[in-house]
Amino acid sequence: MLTKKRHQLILELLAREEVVKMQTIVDQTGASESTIRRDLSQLESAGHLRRVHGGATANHMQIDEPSYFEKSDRFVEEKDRIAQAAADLIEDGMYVYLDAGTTTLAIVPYLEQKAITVVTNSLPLANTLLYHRIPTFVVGGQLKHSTQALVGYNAREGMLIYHFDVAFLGMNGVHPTQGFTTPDPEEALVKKTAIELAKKSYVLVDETKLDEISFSRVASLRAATIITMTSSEQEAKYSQYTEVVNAK
Amino acid sequence: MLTKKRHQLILELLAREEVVKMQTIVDQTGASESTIRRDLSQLESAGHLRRVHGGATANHMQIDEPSYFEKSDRFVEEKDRIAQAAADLIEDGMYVYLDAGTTTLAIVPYLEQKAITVVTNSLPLANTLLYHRIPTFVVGGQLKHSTQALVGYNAREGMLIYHFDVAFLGMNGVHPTQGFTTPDPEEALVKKTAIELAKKSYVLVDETKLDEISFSRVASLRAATIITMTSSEQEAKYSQYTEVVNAK
DNA sequence: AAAAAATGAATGTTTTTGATTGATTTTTGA
DNA sequence: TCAAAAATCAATCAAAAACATTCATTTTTT
Repeated sequence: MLTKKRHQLILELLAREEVVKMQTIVDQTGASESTIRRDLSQLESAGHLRRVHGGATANHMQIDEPSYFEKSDRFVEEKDRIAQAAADLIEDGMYVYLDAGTTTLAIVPYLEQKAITVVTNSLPLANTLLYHRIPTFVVGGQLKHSTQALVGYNAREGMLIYHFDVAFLGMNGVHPTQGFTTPDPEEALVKKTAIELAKKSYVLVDETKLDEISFSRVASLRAATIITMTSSEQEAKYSQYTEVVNAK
Repeated sequence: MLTKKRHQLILELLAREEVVKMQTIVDQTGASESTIRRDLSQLESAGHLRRVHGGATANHMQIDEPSYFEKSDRFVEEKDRIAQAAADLIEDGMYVYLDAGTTTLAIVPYLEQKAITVVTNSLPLANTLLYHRIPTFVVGGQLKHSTQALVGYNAREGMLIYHFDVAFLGMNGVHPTQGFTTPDPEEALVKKTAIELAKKSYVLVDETKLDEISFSRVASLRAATIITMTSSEQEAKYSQYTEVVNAK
């Protein structure tokens, strides 16, 4: 079977099924596993699908899909340490902005004993904050499917009425010269606004985000302190540009 | 079964059932208990659900609703009929406001095939709309614990930038002379604003709300059409004051 | 026919899985 | 109300499945 034909077949399967197992494709095409792997990684880099362990899943042409890629169990402990370091910076009476993201989500359990008010643009955060009975305001705006966050112009407008003692943000890329970046421009706008409105901002990232550059620029490194967990070399490198908290 | 497929299945179960037992998921997926535990904790840390002893709950479940299982089928069915009658009034291209409440929540499944944009002030609604992939805007504001709705002055301000073809509201009291009423003044403000901004408004209530008066006045009966399920006598009585849709 | 590209088998590595353990929580029954 | 019993849980570990990579072989292109 021709390469082109295989690719077509794979995409057809995905159009019908949303997720397809490797074995299914092997059976349907009669090609070897190696070949199908090659096909999948080609189709992935062309943006036609997303590989997952055991097969592939349809790509709804989203710019990003952090929800499924972020949360392999491996980084759970790292996230938690970073979250804890962030929570330690929060004091009673503060007005706190919490951005959407799994790392910021991990902060919430540590906030339960603090007398604070939180503002967020994230639905999962809002749900969790509610559950932990923390006084919360939600930023209005357009609900983005992939991140469950409220973004866009309306979100920015809705934020402008608040001021924060401190803001905690997730980020997809952190780079010495390119600064903080994230895939979706509308999300970048919200993050940028949060930084503008906060007396002090922190960006929470696991090690994999360092030296990465994503599509939309949010701010230069100067604009926020980085909280992460990384090697002393990386820490030293980034310390030249901004304050770094290494949650070791 | 692939990890992603399992995750999808779990979220699907939760979208239908609000609460799902570990054993149910194990049976449906054929995976081991260990694997499902891992799935649940991953989905939880991504903010898609909340784990509870014995299984998981949708994070749009009302916190103060311990009697969820005890609700009589009759009541659920009544809500559903009312919701369906409401959904029938929605046409492609409309901008729709959905107020917080269990009856308005019941509308969402019927919206899946419609090309509409929804604005809501309810977290549970937002979560459900997200799941059904319906374009959604969320009104900002203060998060009220008991109803999981966004209320208050900020919510009103956030709404004023929108205009609706149609608004669907829950209500606690409906009375011939006292009009539409609800316990919380801040919530009343939001409902009132929605009515102001909509070309046409509907109030969805089960029979028990008729002839009731609650603390805060929202509007007179004239301001909205009532959708309910009641006796012909009650229907005739309320028809003197405003339009009534009896979802029988 | 030679060069380039694609293939499939083999390799060692990483990820996922399910069983087992002992700890924790909930339920039961006095 | 309390303590025992049952159910559920988190943590650990070895087996299994899936993975990327390499390399010799086959197919296609020039």
